Amino acid sequence: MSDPSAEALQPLTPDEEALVRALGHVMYVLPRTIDADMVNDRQLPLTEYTALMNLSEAPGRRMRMNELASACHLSLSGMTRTIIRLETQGLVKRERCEEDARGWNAVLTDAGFARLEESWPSHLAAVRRRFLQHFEGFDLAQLARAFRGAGTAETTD
Amino acid sequence: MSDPSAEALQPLTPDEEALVRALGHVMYVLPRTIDADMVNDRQLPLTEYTALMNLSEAPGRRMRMNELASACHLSLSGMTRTIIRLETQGLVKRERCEEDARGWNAVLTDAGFARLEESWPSHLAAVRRRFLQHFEGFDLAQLARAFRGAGTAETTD
DNA sequence: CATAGTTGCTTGAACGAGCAACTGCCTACT
DNA sequence: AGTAGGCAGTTGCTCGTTCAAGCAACTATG
Repeated sequence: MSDPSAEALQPLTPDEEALVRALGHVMYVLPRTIDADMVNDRQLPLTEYTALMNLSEAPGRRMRMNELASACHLSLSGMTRTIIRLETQGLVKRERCEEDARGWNAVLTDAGFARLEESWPSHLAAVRRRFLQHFEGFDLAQLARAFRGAGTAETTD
Repeated sequence: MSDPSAEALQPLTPDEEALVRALGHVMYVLPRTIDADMVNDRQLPLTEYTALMNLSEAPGRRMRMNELASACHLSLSGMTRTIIRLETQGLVKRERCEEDARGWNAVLTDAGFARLEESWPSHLAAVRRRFLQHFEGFDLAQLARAFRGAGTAETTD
């Protein structure tokens, strides 16, 4: 980064420029829109939904805080605070980790699972309407690969 | 949203699912990465860069707060605070709007313009490395159209 | 076995966003 | 003219981030 080579400095072509401008929609408006849809619909914010969803898919419906934080693209401290909110709602409980007593597991409760089942149609509908619908006709697998790469450098440096 | 029709509720295909999971990278890690690159490189956060850039392209290098906020995909209140930060750095100044005394114009100063010129290579490099590079081989214009649509519903409702 | 260093998580502070409530100016209608 | 309502912008509170500090438990070394 501190040595932006000549090659990297080529100005954007019009198509690239248009894409970069459009990127703002995906980075900024899309997450807010999905979150707002879910809050309006079922009162479960996207962050909390994502946490519950990841837990529901984990073996034993439990995960270490670290793991869960990175699965949710959240910082560890953000995860701690999210789990506290979910715990006070009874949707999650915390248990000391068996094999490493420093660690904690967040465990999905039955109430949490029920809440998730109640919310997923809302999430699914939001994702379809706000996101997938706009990518009909694309090679989704190729697109997924590109999305997964975004935010990384991945090349020789 | 409150009436998720049967059609919207079809579960995701594996490709769709993969794409939705990958979306997290674009929504959460990409903006942080670009911002971090720019902060490390030239000490100008992405939000402030975007504001200066939009101002520099506007006639008279000035814009109403409203306009600027939506160009930057920022809420109006977020814009207010961003402009305050930029103002204390002397990169922008505020002037009452001639034709409507409710309004304010944010005006790019010469110092602001200089700061922008100093920063754009860093921004360009970050955007190429972290984003565009991963979309080689795509139809960029088509992609831009899809990105622009994301976050909206755009259909009959 | 003791002690030093490391790791997992929590907590606090400072900061950047968002939304919602508020202020102040404009406009339009009676 | 006067008043009702709407739009522009700012401010208060919540949530998330980073960074730093702290504690408890693990590991490795003497």
